[in-house]
Amino acid sequence: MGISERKEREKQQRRTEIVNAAEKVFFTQGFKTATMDQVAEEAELSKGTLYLYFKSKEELHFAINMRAGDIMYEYFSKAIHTNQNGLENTRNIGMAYIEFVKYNPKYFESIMHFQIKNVDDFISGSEYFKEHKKKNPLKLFIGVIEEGIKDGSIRSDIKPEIISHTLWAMATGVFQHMSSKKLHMMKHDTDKEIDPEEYLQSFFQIIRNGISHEK
Amino acid sequence: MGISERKEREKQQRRTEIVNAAEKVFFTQGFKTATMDQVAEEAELSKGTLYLYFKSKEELHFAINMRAGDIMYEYFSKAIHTNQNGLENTRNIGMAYIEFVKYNPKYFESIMHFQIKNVDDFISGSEYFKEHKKKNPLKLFIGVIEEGIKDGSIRSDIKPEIISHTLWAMATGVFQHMSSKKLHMMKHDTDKEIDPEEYLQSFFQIIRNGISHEK
DNA sequence: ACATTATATGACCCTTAGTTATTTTTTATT
DNA sequence: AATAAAAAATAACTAAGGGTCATATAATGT
Repeated sequence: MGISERKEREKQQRRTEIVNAAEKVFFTQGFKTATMDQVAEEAELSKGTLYLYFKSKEELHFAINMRAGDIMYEYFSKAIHTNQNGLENTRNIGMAYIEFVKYNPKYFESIMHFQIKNVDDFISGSEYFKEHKKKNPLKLFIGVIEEGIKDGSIRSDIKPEIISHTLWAMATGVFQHMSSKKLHMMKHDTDKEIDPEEYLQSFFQIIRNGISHEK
Repeated sequence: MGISERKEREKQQRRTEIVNAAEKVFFTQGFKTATMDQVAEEAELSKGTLYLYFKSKEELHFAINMRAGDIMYEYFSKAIHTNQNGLENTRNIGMAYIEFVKYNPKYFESIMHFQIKNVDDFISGSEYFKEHKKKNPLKLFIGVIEEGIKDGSIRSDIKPEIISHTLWAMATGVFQHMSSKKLHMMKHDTDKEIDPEEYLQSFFQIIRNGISHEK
């Protein structure tokens, strides 16, 4: 009896359509000012139906955040090259992160939004999110660090999970800082007090060598 | 005619009282769930009066954020010792930042909240905020870095403003990451996957030496 | 004593997230 | 094919809270 399977598929489909609509509305209007009625209109559904699929506006936002994670994961996967060592691949991931932020500023905004919050409640509260946990960019990154420790390109005195978490947080902090200061990582607004190009270079340099003078 | 001066003082006083009340309410209820009526009640004023002093709930929140900046500034000032070099003082500031987050988690939350947003509109929109710009922790930090470059303890190939901005963003990213994951920098919750102690140590080590294996 | 200005009030408006009684559509049963 | 049962969708409704405004009170100036 393939009916329940088909129904499940259709349910998934609706969910996706709703997230599509929400994305459009949230990204153009901004999450705070966007209304659920607007999302309903865009999705060509009634507002009540939205709440059949998502518990709240925030949960709908979180669904977009999950997408952001997936897209970031794709950027990272493509950036990792098996013929390069761990340190090189760390830089590759860094560059991939930059590209992601550059071309998906709205998705990054969503990531920033949930960076602050404790997200566990969302995930544990919804079956959909629980099984979606797979594509974790951070996990990918931990792998690269482990690789780097093995091949000798990355220091071995700190646990790989700790290194990757730290670098991850650092990178997010830097991009956040840039993004909130509207240093768009784009060429055309160099008339700011901080040159984004220089800023990023500094980030990479510090990561590599630390701030100590001694070589 | 000292009347206008006294009136200005009283106005300032009211403002402060309102911020006190808002702080109490926001910090106990959380900013989102707290209501302006609650703040009015706490301040023993009518809601309308609040809007005579602050344009919006968000601006009131921002006033708290300014306080957070002041308090952080105090932590930093006390941490800097003129008999130590720039690199040592950088670490001192790092430790001070940790202390600040540890003992003022709510203020730090406020800082995180505005870290994401573009804050320029707030400042330019209010005379009060414009003149309050003085106590900037970041400025203090830039001075320390400059000192470090002069005394030879910090690398000189990156501009001091860039270094400090980068480290600043990195640190904020790390503390944010810890805070959102509820790794409270406190001893008593070590049963997490990441040990906060280890995390912070890693942060300092990476800052010092970079991730490269070569010494 | 009176006029004028500054400050404070609280009832009111309006938007919007979320709910629920009702209807429509789909599936199962006879 | 007709009907019962279940699932999905609707739209009118509610509640809450941010922000406003006509009105009142207090302080200052003349």
